[in-house]
Amino acid sequence: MADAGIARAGRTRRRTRIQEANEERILDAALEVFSTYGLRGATVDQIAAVAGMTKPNLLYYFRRKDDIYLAVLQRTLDMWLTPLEALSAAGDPMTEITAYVDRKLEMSRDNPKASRLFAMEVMQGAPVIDAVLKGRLKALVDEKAAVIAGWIKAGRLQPVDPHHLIFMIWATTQHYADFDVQVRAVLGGVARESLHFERARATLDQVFLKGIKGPV
Amino acid sequence: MADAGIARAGRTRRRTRIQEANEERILDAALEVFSTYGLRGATVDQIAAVAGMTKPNLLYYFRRKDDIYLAVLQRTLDMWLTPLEALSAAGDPMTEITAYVDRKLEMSRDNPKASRLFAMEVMQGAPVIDAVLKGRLKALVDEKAAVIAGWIKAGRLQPVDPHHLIFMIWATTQHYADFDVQVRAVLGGVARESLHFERARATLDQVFLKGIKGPV
DNA sequence: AGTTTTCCTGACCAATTGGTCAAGGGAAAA
DNA sequence: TTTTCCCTTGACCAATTGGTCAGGAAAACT
Repeated sequence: MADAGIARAGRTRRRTRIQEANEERILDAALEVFSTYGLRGATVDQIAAVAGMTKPNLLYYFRRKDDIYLAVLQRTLDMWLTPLEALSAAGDPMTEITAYVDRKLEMSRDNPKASRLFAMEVMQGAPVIDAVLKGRLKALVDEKAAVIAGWIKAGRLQPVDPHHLIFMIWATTQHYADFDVQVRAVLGGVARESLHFERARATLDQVFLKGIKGPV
Repeated sequence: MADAGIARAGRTRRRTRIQEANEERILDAALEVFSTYGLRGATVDQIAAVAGMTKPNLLYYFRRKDDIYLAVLQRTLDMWLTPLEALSAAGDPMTEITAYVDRKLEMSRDNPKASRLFAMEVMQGAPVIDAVLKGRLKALVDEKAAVIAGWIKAGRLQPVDPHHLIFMIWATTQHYADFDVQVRAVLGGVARESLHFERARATLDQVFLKGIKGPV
C-alpha cells in the first residue's frame, strides 16, 4: 500500500512541509467529494477544485484516483473503529453501552463525512474495504459481542442478540450523519442543530437503556 | 414529468405491450444500477447492458439519464411510504409500532435495492426528491408523530420524542438493506439468510418493545 | 394485402474523464 | 551562490460518457 502519496520512483525521501500540507488539503477535499458521490461518482477534477489546485498538481501527489480513495479511507478507518474498541468488559453494562451510543452519536455529529464515506463504500459493495470488514471489523465485533454475551449470561442485561444490538447502535447513530438531509427536511426549521442532537441523544439513550436493562 | 417514457412529439398514443415491457426492463435495470452507484456514478451504457438492450434503444424510451432516474425514484416512492401510512391511531400502541417495525424490516429484506436507491439519493443531498422530503414525507411523519404523541399523552407509551423514535425505526430496519454487505461480512458464514433476518426481527422487536412500553 | 406507426441499430458527435509529459519556477542543501 | 532536487503548470491524449440521427426491421392498423 506504500506511503499513500509519493510512490514515485527512487528511494523514499523525507517529507517536505509542502508535501505534508498539500496531501492534507487533498485528503480533506477527497473526503468531501467521495463522501458525497462515492468512488465512481466523484471526479478528480472536482477534488482538485475543492482542494484549490490544478488536476496535474493533485496527480503529482496521488497518481491515480484509486490511490486518493484508498488513502482517505485508511485515514478515517481507525477513527471510526475507536469507539467500539473502548467498550470494556470491566465496566457496568448499561454505562458502557450508553457511553458507546453517545460516543458514536458524537462522531456522527462531528464527522458526518467520514460516516457517509463508509456508507458509500459499503453500499457500493465495499470493493475496497471488503477484506477489512471480514477481517479486522468482524474480529472486533465478535470480541465485543462476546463481552455483551458475558453480561447477559451474568444476568446483568436482558437477553438480546449482541451482534444485532451492535447493528442497532450503528444504524441509529450513523443515521444522523448519513441521512442528515432527510432528518433536517423532516424536522423542518423547527429544531436548531444542537437542540435536535440533544433530543436524538436522549431518545437513543432512553430506548436502549430501557430496551435492554437487566431483569427488574 | 409527463408519462415517464415517450415524451416524444405528437399527441400521447396508446402504450404498446412492447413499450410496457421494455420500460419495465429498463426501470428494473436502472434500479439495480442507480441503487449501487447513485445518479452520478451510474452510466447509461451500464443500465442498457443490464437491461439487455443497446444504448440508443434505451434512449428511445427515456431520452435522458435524468428521466430514467426520476422515473425509477417515483416508481419506488409510494411503496416505500406505505408502511408508515398504515400506522393507525386506532390500534394498540405496542402492536402498531411492532407491526410497523416488522413491515419495514420485511421491505428491507424483500426490496433492498429500493432502500439503497433512496439512501443514495439522500446521501448525495437529495437533489431530486428534496421537495418530496420537505413536503409529503414531512407531512406524513408529522401526522404519525402526532399519533404517537397522543399515545404518550394518554399514558400508553413511555415519553419519547416521536420524530426520533421514527428515525430509530427507519435507521434500524433500513440498515439491513443499505449495509447488507457489511452485515454479511460481520456475521460471517455463520448465519444463513432467513436465520439472520429472524434474529434481527426478534432483536428489534424486543428492544423497541421494552424500550418504549407504557408505565409498568 | 398494403400502409402507417413503432421499434431498433450502427455510426457518429461533443464534452468529460482519468491520466501523461516536458519544461519552467521555487525551496533548500552545498 | 550554485546546484539539486521538489513543486507546479499548460498542453495534450485516449477512453468513456451522454446523447443524436438516418434509415432499416418489425408490428399494428386498415
